[in-house]
Amino acid sequence: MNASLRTTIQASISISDDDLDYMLTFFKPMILKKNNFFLKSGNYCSHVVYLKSGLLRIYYTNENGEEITCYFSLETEFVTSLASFSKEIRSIENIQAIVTTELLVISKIDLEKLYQELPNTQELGRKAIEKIALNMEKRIFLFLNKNAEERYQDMLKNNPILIKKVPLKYLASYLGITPQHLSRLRKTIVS
Amino acid sequence: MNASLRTTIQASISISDDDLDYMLTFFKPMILKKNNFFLKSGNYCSHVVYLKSGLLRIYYTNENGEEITCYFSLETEFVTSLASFSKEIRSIENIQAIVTTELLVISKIDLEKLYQELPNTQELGRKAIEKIALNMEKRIFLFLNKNAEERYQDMLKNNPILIKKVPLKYLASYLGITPQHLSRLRKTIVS
DNA sequence: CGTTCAGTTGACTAAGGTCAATTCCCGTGG
DNA sequence: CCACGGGAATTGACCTTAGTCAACTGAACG
Repeated sequence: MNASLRTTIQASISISDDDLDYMLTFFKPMILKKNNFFLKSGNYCSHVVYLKSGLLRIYYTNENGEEITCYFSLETEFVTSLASFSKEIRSIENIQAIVTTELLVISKIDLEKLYQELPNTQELGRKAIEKIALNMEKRIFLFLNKNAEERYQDMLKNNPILIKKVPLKYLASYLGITPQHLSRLRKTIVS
Repeated sequence: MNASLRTTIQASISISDDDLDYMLTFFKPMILKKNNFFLKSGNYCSHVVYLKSGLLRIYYTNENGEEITCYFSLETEFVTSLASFSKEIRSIENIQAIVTTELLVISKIDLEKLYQELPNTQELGRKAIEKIALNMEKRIFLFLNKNAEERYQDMLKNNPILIKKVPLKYLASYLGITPQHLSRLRKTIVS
C-alpha cells in the first residue's frame, strides 16, 4: 500500500523489515485536490508529508501582495514548511497542490516518538534535510552566477516536468523574474 | 578546553556529561592562519569543523575565473563543504580563513562512529543541517524579493561583523553583485 | 456568449554590469 | 622610516538585462 514510501526509505537508510513496517504505521494517507492547501500561512506546520504522487507548490505573499514561489516539490520527496516546523513558529508559507496530490503525513510528535524508539530513523531525517539543503545550495549558485535565461535553461534541462505542469507565472516567481520577462525568454529560446 | 563546543552542543541537544566528554574526544584542534585553506577545490571534504573563533569563507572559482563567495561562517558554527561531504565527491569549493581561525575538526568516519555509538548525537547533526538550511532559505528569499541595496541593508542589520571584517569584493560576490556596484551602494547608504 | 485571468507583446525605465582610469591602502624591501 | 609596487576600492561613461505599465489575445469556465 505504501510501496512508494517504503522504497524511498529503503533507498535512504538501512532498516529491518519489522522496523520499516512499524515506521510506516505512523504515516497517514491524505489526498489534496488541485489548488487545495496542505498549509495556509499563519498556521503552525506541525507535520511532514511524503509526496507520493502529484506536485506541490510552496509560496508566500509578500508586502506588495505578490505570490512568491519558494519551492516546487515532486514525487518521492519529503516536504514541510521548514522554518515553521523546526522553530515552531507560525508559517508565512502556504503549501498548495498544483495537481491532485497523494500524500502520506506524519506529525512532528509522532516523528519525535519514532526518532526516540528507533534512533536510526534519525538518519532518514538528516538525509532528507541534507537533500533539501543541497537543492537550495544549487539554487543560490544559480542566483550568484547565472542570469534569468540561464536559470530557465537549467530548469529546462533538470526539471522539464515542472515546465510542463506549472503555470508560467509560478515558474517566473520561482526563477526570480517577472512573467513578462519569462514569456519573452521562452520566445527566444524556442526559436 | 573545548568549552565553546561543549556549550554549543548542550544548547542544541540534551546529552549526559559522560557522553559529551566522550563526544568531545573525537574533535581535534586546528589553527588556520589568515588566508590559509582548510579545503581546496578538487579534494574530498571528509571532515566537519566546528568554528571556535575566527571567520571562514567558502568560495569557488567559476568558468570566468571569478571567485564566487558562497558563504561566510562565524564563531560557534559547524562548517563543511556540504556537497562534497555528503555525496563524497570532489569539492568545487574552497574553505579559507579570512582571519586567524581556531577550529575543532571531526572526520566523517569518526562522526559516523559517533552516530552509531551514541544515536542521540544524530540529533545534533540534523539540527546543524537544519540551521544551514534555514540560512539558505533566508538567502533565497532575499534573492527572490530584494534588490542589491536591500540585500546589503539586511546584511548590515543582521551581520554587521561581516561587513567590518570582510573585504568588499568578497561581500559583493556573496551578495551577487559587482564590487563596483557595492561600492556605489555604500556611498548612497552612508550619506 | 461574456467574464476572467493567464499569457503575450510593445514602449519605456530602472537596476545593475562592463570597461577603463584613478586613487587609496598596505605591506615589503631598501 | 621612507618609497614604491600591487591589489582593493572608487569613480565615470556607457551598455545590457530585466522590470513596469499598458494594451491586447486567447483559452477556460460558468
